[in-house]
Amino acid sequence: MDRTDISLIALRRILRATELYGRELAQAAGLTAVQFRVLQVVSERGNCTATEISQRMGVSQATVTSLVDKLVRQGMVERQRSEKDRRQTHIVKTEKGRAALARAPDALQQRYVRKFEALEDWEQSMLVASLERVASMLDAEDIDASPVLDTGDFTTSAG
Amino acid sequence: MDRTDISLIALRRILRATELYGRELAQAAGLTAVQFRVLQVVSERGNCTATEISQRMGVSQATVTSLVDKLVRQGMVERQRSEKDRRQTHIVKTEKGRAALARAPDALQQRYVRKFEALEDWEQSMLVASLERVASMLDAEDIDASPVLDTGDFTTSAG
DNA sequence: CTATTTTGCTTCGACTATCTAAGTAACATC
DNA sequence: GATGTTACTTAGATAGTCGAAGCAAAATAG
Repeated sequence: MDRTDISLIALRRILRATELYGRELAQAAGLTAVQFRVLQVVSERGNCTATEISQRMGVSQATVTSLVDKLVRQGMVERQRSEKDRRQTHIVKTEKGRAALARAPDALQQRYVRKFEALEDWEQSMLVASLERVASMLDAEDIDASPVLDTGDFTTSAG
Repeated sequence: MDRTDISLIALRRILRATELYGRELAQAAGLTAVQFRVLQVVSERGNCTATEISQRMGVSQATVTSLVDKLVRQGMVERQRSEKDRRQTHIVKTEKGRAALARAPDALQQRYVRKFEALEDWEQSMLVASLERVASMLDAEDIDASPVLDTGDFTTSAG
């Protein structure tokens, strides 16, 4: 097996680890993976609109509406009509939402961070360079990613 | 921003690129991402049982049954009762299933492979070492991954 | 060699996620 | 102030998912 295949296998392992992790993460918070991801996005932004969420997650506005409905019903977030542009709705996390995020055992990310930070300086540099290289090879340039390791639910393309 | 964050962002870009890619891939084959993943698993194994598929995909047997039902209805796979153990059902791809897989434009993987193979020897080595390192940091050791770059649908944990 | 347990799969019922299309309200423009 | 655009919601449809319950075949116990 050549190096290309080996690298693909390693990539796939990474994807799979994060996939399975995403599910556990959400379950522990009492949410589904996708709902949890919405909560994360809201939390990162502090305050964001449905459109922002839909763009970041790569789903339609309608889907965001339904996800936010569920989070509202569970008291995790609130809708607030924007004062500046009354078409917009700001989604903000509640105290309960904040707690759910805090409670989520981000075991995978923590393990990763711990191990990463234990590496030698040169190895950290190598990993950063390699990951960025791979990311650009996959042509993910546009992506406005944040340092939250979560699959964002690599989900079913139903509909 | 420190290197840990930078590496997490790069990872997230990688995840997101493959996620979006997985959807396109499946759509081009006229299937959903999850159905496509089942077809891939069947194809890799040549011939496999529902339990094997459910384990590899990390979903329940019930889910596999419903997915296989859909693929059977579309003529992509067939069920064959095992001779050795008549409880088991082997899922095998049909000619149509094989064609669907072949037709899928694995653009992302091809781009990756092309770029990877264009790299200098030392850089290939570095990437392989780094990816394997990251995979092991995420503790994905058990995973029996194959060199198919696809998210396997990082899906919704509903239910 | 029957009775019991385990295994492999399917069925059932319920829920989430997702989409498109259509609807409503607010802003923008001319 | 009519027309268009933007932001979001609603409605209706389909896919994916699970747990529990069912059924048939194999394995195990006595």
